[in-house]
Amino acid sequence: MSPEQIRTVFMGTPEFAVGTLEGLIAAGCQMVGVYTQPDRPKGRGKKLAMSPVKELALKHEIPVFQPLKMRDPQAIEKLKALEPDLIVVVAYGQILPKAVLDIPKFNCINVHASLLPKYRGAAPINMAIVDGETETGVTTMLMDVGLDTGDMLVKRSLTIGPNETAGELHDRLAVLGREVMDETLKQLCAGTLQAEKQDDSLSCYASMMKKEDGLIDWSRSAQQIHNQVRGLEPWPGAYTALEGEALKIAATRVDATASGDAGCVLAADKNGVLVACGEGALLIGELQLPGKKRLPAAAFLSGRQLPVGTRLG
RNA sequence: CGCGGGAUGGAGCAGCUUGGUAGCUCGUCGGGCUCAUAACCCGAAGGUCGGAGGUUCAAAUCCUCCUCCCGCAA
Repeated sequence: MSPEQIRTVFMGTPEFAVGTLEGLIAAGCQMVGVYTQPDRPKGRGKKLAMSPVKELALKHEIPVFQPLKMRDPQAIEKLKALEPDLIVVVAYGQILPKAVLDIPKFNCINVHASLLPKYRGAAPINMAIVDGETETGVTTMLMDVGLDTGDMLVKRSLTIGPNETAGELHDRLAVLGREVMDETLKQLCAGTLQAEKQDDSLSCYASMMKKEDGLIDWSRSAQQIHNQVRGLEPWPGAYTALEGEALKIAATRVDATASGDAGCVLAADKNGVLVACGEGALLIGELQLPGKKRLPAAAFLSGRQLPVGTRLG
């Protein structure tokens, strides 16, 4: 069997899903439809914006569907009418009911940005870094009614750098995701695809990131805070308080040798702002005040002093 | 029409409320000190105050419009 014979529906929304869709198109799949979240008011000015996946689909003249709820019987009928053999789902943003999962004869295959069964759920990339993991990856699976609980197909891993941010890792995993889906498709066509059950006892969940997850508790260790900062970069971002204002911080490094009163500035110069943590200290390379641009420490300090002893948080 | 902040020598900021010779920290350049330096001392250059109108004897400062940037919110 060749990809050209597979009537394929793609479901995805954000940038992360774009590469995988490109891969399916490049592989020659017969793309009969792309599902993505409805256009929503976005950004400053609340202008209506289409998803990255929709933009790509339009460019390739693939029919786009944007049902509000995939549970809606009408939406399901429409999908059935496309007679898909395979549905590939990447960060679509909606839970698919069983009635949808049962439609394609080759099942619904999901590309998930973690080494399942670890980090099921919405924010696997962020959580892996926040937890200080040194390895993560991408897994494809046969979807079932559970949240990322389906049988695993193809899995590939990569090493997380000690200072890597979620944004950087996201981009690398998006590339890897495309590769893993390519491989999955190849095996599907060759008939060699094998499904492996997830060991539920090893599973954990990464729920959606919230703004509040960025609030820094300086009594934690420098390494923990460092993981939090890079795990939430670029969104939602980690922040603390400076004289009543929110202060976003980024580009941190751990200094295990320094120590002091948690939350107090130990030094502030062109190298960065060194802040004492519960254990060790954190060197902050970039800071940003509300309404201001994000600045390297040296530039920030030119316009705003941070005397030794200043308390953050 | 979602709410809000901002645009001032190369960088980051102050000055605007109460119009009237443009200031701070840093960088740059020259000189000095020093074994030496990203340190210290002395000196210098560099701005039509985002753009266009308006009010005024006089606008960075007040009014109107425009462009661009950012925070919140999603």
